[in-house]
Amino acid sequence: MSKKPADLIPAPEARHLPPNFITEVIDADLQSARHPHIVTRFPPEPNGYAHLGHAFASYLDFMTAQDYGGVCHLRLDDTNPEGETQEYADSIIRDMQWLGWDTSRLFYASDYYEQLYGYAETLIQKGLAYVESVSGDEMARLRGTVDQPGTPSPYRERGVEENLDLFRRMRAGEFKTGEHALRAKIDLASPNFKLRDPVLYRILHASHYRTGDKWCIYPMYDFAHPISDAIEGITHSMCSLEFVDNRAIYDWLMENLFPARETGKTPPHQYEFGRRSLEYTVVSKRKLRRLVSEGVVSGWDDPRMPTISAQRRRGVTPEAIRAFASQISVSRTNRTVDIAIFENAVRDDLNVRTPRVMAVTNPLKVTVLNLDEERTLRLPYWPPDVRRDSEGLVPLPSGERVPPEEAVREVPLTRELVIEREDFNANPPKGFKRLTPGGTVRLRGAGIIRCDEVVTGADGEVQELRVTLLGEEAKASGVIHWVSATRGVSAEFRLFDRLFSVPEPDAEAQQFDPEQPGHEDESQPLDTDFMHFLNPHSLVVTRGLVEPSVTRAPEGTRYQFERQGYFWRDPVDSREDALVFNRIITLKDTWAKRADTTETRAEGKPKPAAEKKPEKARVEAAPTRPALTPEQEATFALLRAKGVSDNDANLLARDALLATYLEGANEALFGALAPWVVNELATPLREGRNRVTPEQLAALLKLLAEGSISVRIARDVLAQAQESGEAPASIVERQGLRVVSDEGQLRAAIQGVLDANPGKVEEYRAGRKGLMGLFTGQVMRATNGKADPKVVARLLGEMLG
RNA sequence: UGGGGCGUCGUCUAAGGGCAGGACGUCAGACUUUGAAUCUGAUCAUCAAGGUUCGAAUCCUUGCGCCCCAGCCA
Repeated sequence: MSKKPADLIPAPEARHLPPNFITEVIDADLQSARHPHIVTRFPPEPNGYAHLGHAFASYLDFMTAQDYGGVCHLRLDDTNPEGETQEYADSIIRDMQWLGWDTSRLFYASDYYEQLYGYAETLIQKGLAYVESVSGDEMARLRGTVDQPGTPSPYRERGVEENLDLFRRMRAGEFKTGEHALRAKIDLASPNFKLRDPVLYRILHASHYRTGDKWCIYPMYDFAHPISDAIEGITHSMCSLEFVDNRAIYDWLMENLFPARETGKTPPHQYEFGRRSLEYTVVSKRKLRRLVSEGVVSGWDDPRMPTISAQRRRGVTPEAIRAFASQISVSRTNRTVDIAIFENAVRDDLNVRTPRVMAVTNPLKVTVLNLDEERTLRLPYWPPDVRRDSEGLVPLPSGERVPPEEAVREVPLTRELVIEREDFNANPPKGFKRLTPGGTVRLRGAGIIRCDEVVTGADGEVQELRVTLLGEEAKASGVIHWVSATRGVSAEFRLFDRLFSVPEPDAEAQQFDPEQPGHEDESQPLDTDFMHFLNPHSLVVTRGLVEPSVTRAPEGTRYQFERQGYFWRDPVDSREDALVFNRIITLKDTWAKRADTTETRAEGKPKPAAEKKPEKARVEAAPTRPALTPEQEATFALLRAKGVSDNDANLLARDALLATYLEGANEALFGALAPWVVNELATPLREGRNRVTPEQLAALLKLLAEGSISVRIARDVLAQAQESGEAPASIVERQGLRVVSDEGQLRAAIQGVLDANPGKVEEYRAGRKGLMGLFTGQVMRATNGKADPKVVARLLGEMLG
């Protein structure tokens, strides 16, 4: 029970989430026992359906907590009554459960309204908040601009009592919407706009989906969110990058309302991560709402939408979505992820969980001339590789696990069949492996047929194929799927494709901004709207046949229809007597891809090559430096005269802090000291934690000049000195540090390293010269950093031949 | 223009002074009664220029590029 916090740090192999910049912080916080355990939260606003972006963020929040044996709260961040509904809240909760998250810790920001109000009064009483009474427009004007500080409104200096009175009357409903607002009193001149007295509360006479008309003032995100975190005891609060600036308010509130010295608890802290968007889609709630409201899609759960509920209806599994979230990983950069990574996660998941059956989505009639009697085939549900890897039992569609040889279904083979229309071609392109007039092909599981006759209709369209079933000695290069025309079951197929025809509909839309006309294609309509890039073929509906076995499978069974893709019955529209199958995703199709690329190539559209950064020539090869003021110019000249390098002198001239430090030393030593001040001391100096005096530095460099220590040693010692405050030279003496350049000694050390890495030595000799760094590093380590690297490099070169 | 964040294969990411690694994609081959899966191999990257160092993706400097911030949205 009373585990030490540090014990909660999971071993690398026990983590679901690969180590990242956030887990690094958590590790440190646990190590130092800053927090006894980890509590995270996922705070969606219920003003739309959750989408893949939420899946990613929730994965991060829930999985991080799980990895550390902590908990994650699901918190509906419902502080804006406009647009928030119970339906959205319910859908988000359902989606989170479906993803597999433990939603037993369910919270609503709206449950904190009373507490939040109390904290607002506290702020007022501390003189840290005031009631603003100018209009919104006026407030925006007074906020200033990027190079103009804000100016205080006449109400900024209202007294505590007046503020309290006004705020209470705001709550009581004495004012109209927008008439007043509560603002934090922070800093109107801050370069961070978020700190220019942010609004904490606004008056809004609107009904809230949970609190009804109880409130007519509502807290803003910047106020409600940090306090909700503190109330719930959140330790690590993760949000996306656009909130970086808001962190200043977060910290301000923690400092003023939840300081550790009063609560005895480390307050929560905010960490930001990069958003992930996906190619060929949009994930802005506003835009998704528009797709729904304009009827471009049938609803939030239209299987082409990137929402969780749409993906669920489409047939994608939660495991696949989690695998995707894990694969795209977390970093501090906004990224647009290649759709192929998502598709791979979906296919990879379905490949091992779906039995194989046959269906024809676009039928072409085939009559087998030499087959009069119906036969019943017993065909395996699983391909050889899955059977092989199953180690014993494989599942039936019912879920029952049986030996592979029993995992079969009965497939009727009749005189009249259907095959896929595109599996027959009267004028086959080169490399076509399917059926052609007079050609042969294998019918999956049934044998090889030869096409003897092609029946064409008046319109020239192929109506029927008449074929002969051949013996097993016949040859065929291709295999196609089929279904009995008489025993197959009619079904509707919904073939989904990407909703947008371009990878980044948002970015593309901007390219056609009429304000900045593109210079590429005048014929393109000047449509700024992402809607312009909708893929007209994102939904294709066909009728065809499925083999009868699938009607006996439980609902929710996912299949691979061989050679076509993964399908399942649409959970909304499919009925027993009117089957509707959603295509979850196609199989990878290198044949179609080949046809595709040769086609575009023929049209002469060599996509990437042309974009070769033409005008960005190497004109400004010379390093450009900011111009020096006359004063700096003088310093520069002086330093140059004292033997300081051009580069260092320039930097020192512009950085008074560093120059002042250097001036504390003997002028004769400027040349020697300058590079060390610039490269080693600059950071500690700027951060105000430098503990090495110019004299001490000079003393150390004297040892270096004498050749008794190496640069490496000097640098290490300097770092130690910054930590301990001890004089570097005395550290050298106390630790007996002395450069080792004795060849015999070094040869022995090198030989040791070489002997320990025979494989690497071989690789090096085979030409992998990059390994030199590895060897050098190991020798340095073996000698505790004392070896003279220059000598080591020379000897290493010799000894490795 | 002020402040902030960020730049590593085509895409996502690892290495935080010492082997630029992995995944996806792509290409080639093997296997194949799914043009799938599987297996093998290959291709491919540190934004740029200077500096420090035996050694820089990593530290220092300058430049370039992208993103966010002036809602009483979140």
